[in-house]
Amino acid sequence: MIDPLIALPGYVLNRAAAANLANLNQQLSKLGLRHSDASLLMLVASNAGLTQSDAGKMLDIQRANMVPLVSRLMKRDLILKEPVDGRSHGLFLTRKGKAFHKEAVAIINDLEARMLESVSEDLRPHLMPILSALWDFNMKKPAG
Amino acid sequence: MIDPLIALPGYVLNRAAAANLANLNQQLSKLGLRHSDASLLMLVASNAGLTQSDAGKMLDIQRANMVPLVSRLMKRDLILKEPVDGRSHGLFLTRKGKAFHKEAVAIINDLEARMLESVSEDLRPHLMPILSALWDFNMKKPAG
DNA sequence: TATTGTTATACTCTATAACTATA
DNA sequence: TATAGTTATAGAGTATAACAATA
Repeated sequence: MIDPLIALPGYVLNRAAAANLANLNQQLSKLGLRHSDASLLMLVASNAGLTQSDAGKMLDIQRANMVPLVSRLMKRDLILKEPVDGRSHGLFLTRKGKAFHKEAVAIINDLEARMLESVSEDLRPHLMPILSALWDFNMKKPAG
Repeated sequence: MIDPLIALPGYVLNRAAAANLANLNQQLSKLGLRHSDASLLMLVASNAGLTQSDAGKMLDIQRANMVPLVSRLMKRDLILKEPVDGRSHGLFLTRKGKAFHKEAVAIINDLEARMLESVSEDLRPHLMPILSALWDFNMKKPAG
């Protein structure tokens, strides 16, 4: 059986990412979190008071799709909103949110570290520059 | 604004892959195809007569989720089924399917080539070994 | 006029369970 | 017993359009 796809960097990139996401979600399920929940917790932890629009821009999640994400974490008492002005709300971690953030970071760092170690030592320094280059290229939405 | 995520290889991997997929789907929309359609066309082109179970295993798409994918391409007269035995059906490209496959491959190869060129020449040889290592690691579903 | 948050909606992808018919 | 295809269903993620309130 011939696989013409495994020679394509984009295909391997996507399969690697999908598998990584599955692993991450499986690990985070211990906390009842999804990767999107964890990324928002990390963003709010580093930027207390940012609005959900700001968070959406950083995470590349549209405003409309931030609503159920923020709502879910608020219902679980992990984040709270404080009014900034009449239309914006700043996001903050609750005490419980800080505890979950700490656990999530531990899980994420563990998986990231093991993944890094799986790359041979001579290739490891090139990992982030290459992934960043691929991200940059594709972010610029090259029309072709 | 601090972004604690961009230092994480897994996060950058996922953002790069998502952006790549968006670009690919945008390019393939010229043909009315999705990336999943194109990958199946490529697999069938290289392995005429393989079953949809075989294809699903190679693409890591579950049997149940192959059904609407195959049906869609059959409705568009791009692939057809031939009975192998009482329960299996071999997949083949139609004449029209071969034409679409050719166009899809051109689009994919163009995007892949431009993406490769966006990586500096000294890093380029390390791209596939690194992506393959990340795929391997995450495919083994490391429990942690 | 532009921005923030929201609602509604739809499509894709993924995941599981259960059924049938065949091997 | 195991496999191939199918149906039904549910949950994520993503995309667009439209609206109210506010800047």
